[in-house]
Amino acid sequence: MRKGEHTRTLILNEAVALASQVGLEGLSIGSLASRLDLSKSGLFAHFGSKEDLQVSALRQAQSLFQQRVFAPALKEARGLPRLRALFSNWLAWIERSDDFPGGCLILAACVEYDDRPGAVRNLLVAGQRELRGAVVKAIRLAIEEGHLAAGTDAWQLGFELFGVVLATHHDRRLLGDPRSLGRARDALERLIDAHRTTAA
Amino acid sequence: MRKGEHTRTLILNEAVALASQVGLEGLSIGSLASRLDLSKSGLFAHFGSKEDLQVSALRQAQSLFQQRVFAPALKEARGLPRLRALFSNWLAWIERSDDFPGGCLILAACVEYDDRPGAVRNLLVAGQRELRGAVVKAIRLAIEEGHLAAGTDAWQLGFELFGVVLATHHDRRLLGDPRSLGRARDALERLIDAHRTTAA
DNA sequence: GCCTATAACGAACGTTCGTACTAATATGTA
DNA sequence: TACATATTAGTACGAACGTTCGTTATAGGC
Repeated sequence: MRKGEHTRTLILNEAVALASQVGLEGLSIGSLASRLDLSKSGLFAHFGSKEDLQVSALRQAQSLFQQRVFAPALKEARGLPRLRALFSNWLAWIERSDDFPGGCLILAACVEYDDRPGAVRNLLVAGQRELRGAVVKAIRLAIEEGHLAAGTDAWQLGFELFGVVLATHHDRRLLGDPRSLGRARDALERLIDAHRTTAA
Repeated sequence: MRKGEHTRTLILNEAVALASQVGLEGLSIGSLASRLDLSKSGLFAHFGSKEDLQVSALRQAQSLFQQRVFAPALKEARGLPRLRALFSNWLAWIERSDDFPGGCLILAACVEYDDRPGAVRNLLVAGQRELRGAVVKAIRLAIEEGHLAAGTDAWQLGFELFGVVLATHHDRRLLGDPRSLGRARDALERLIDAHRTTAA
């Protein structure tokens, strides 16, 4: 009862790491088992199917994102401090490579499953909607706090913020451009400045 | 001599379409052959290896991008008109689904190969660097023409423009949000306004 | 209409895929 | 310690993978 949970977690962590490199679809049970010195059947017994493994791995990644990016940001004061923390944690999440040697698994899955119906896609879409909603909520709080102008379109700003994150991921991981992080920070400040209240 | 080229083009077009849905790595010779009513070996004979097929398919997609997005934009006048045309064509490229039923193959490959060394990645990186360079050049021309402020950081603006495109692709394809195109256009105009010369 | 280069075929290679069984082992508890 | 159960290993499966082979059909130039 206890041991199973433990190895299952071990499996999922390795699955997340491997899938970040080869994708959730490229993830194979055989290679994952050999990486963990487990038999293929022994590993498979923890999941009912490969799709279940994929869903579990994605859920693990989402949970990690929640606790690494979102949870710490919620400790910051409402408004711009929290929004800045959220963004900063997000960039650090992209930069860190201990959990995802092949880049953020969630972003990779977004492209891999944008046209592949199934349980993985459903979970992914739900997570992305929730994420965007949370970003928009943080922006709305910044408006309420008077840090951003009252006329600010929160969804539009959330959209553009997300774009900056995506571009950072692209330039950093594919092009290997170290300046991307600085560009991202500059872009955020420019976005904030553009929507700042004259009072602040 | 003639026939071979013809079927090779047919194969590549179908390969691009299929790879846009399952990825260049998920592309399999068997399924591609059956889609074209060809034998697996007959199709394989056109390429020396699967990697060659992948590289050829990517090159085909890049060539299509060049002629659909870039070439028409070059006919516009230097400066903002050309930059706007470039951006507009790019959005249309993302939106159109006749060539890529599964979304832009190039963007998909960017995520799929950001950590997968080889010929595909090399070609991809070269293409992305060239693309970004061309965007930056268009921005520089807009500065020279006096449409954008002299102090404008062309690389920074190119970075942010690319982010808007990525966010549009994400919201449109994964979340199915029809408002993403309008958001993209608004974001472009805001970016232009922020860097516009006071004279213009 | 022949002749040769090209193009496509069908079969088979060894490997790996996901999954289904059963047997053995480890674990937690009485 | 012994039992019950949860966890792993082992084996096998049909299918699909990329690739190679030898052969057949077909195309274009004389």
